Amino acid sequence: MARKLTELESCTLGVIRQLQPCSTYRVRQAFARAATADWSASAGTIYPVVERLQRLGLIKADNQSGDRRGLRSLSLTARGETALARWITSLGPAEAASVPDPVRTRMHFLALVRSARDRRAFLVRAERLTMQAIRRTRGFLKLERQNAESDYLASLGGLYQLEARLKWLRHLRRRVA
Amino acid sequence: MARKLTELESCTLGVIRQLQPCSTYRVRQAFARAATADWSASAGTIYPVVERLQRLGLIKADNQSGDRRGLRSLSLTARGETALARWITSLGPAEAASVPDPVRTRMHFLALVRSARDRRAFLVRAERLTMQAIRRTRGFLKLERQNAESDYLASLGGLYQLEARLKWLRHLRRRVA
DNA sequence: TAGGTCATGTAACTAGTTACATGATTTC
DNA sequence: GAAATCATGTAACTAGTTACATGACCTA
Repeated sequence: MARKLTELESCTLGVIRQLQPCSTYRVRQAFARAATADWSASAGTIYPVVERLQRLGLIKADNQSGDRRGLRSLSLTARGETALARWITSLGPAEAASVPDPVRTRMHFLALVRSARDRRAFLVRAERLTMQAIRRTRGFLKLERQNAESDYLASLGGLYQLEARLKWLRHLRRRVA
Repeated sequence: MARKLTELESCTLGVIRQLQPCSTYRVRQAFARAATADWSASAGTIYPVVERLQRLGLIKADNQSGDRRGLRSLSLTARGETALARWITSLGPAEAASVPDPVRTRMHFLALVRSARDRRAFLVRAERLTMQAIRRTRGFLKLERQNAESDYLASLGGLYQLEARLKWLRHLRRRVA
């Protein structure tokens, strides 16, 4: 039995499936353009992952003749298709358990900041940055609406969560005031 | 200028500040009991971090005499205090940008699952697991309410976000149906 | 005195990042 | 022909995980 794929590997598999046939370079671009930067889109991140997926027999790479750069055309194998489907549908309690959030992590320790002024400034700042993120996401969604509907619906979840964070931050600020 | 601390290092610093004076073992327990499992609470994770913080001069460890296990009492140095405050208040756009979520990651690729039945099953499953997580978080919050208020308020943010996810998932299911 | 908890760690590994490096192709 | 983009990668590193290992202390 093959080992469980990491989130990045699975996600890469999904991106290749969406774009296939495509080059690793296109995959990188897709990661770079994504609404959320869960992973670095640099070559050092993506190329080794693609290599690994290939070694696992989940994708195949056809060398494009006539391109001296070594351009390769990636696409999923049958095993890749099933691995992708399994990753999606085998969502477990651990993955669904929680939503990690660096703003919330800091909030746990905000009481340790001595100055009331600084604490307040943090809340205001977090609110402002979250509003900015919401605006960016809305803009992003408008673009995505024209493209794949499933990407649009997925990103919508991110908007919901940012809005929930904003609501929470406002609640906290009222409480502090 | 010292390098920027990682989220885990900063978070560990915060936990030590909350519990000080305390042993590394207590820190591990705190991570293990946390509502969200952002990091493993195993010895191999925590001990090296504590060692690093000590080497950076952010915490000090007084050897407890009379305990042959080598029990040490950790607490923040003055530099540790400022580093902690800086980490909290220097929240930037990158940290505030988005809320990563493994459920949402999978959603991006759900359209690639061939069977409509499987797609639907995924949505139902995600909903059920999210509801479970919400129940667990609520129970956790009830306990936390009695303890530190700041931890309670922070964890409340997690509840808000899980609820937002549930709302989103229900929206998607209605749309699919 | 036995079993559970408290308390320390280490070694091997894995995944992901950063920074570097090269050259082909296309476009102006 | 210069500049931007397309396209490939590698090497060194860092952080975090898993699994292992040891022994003291406490309580029934």
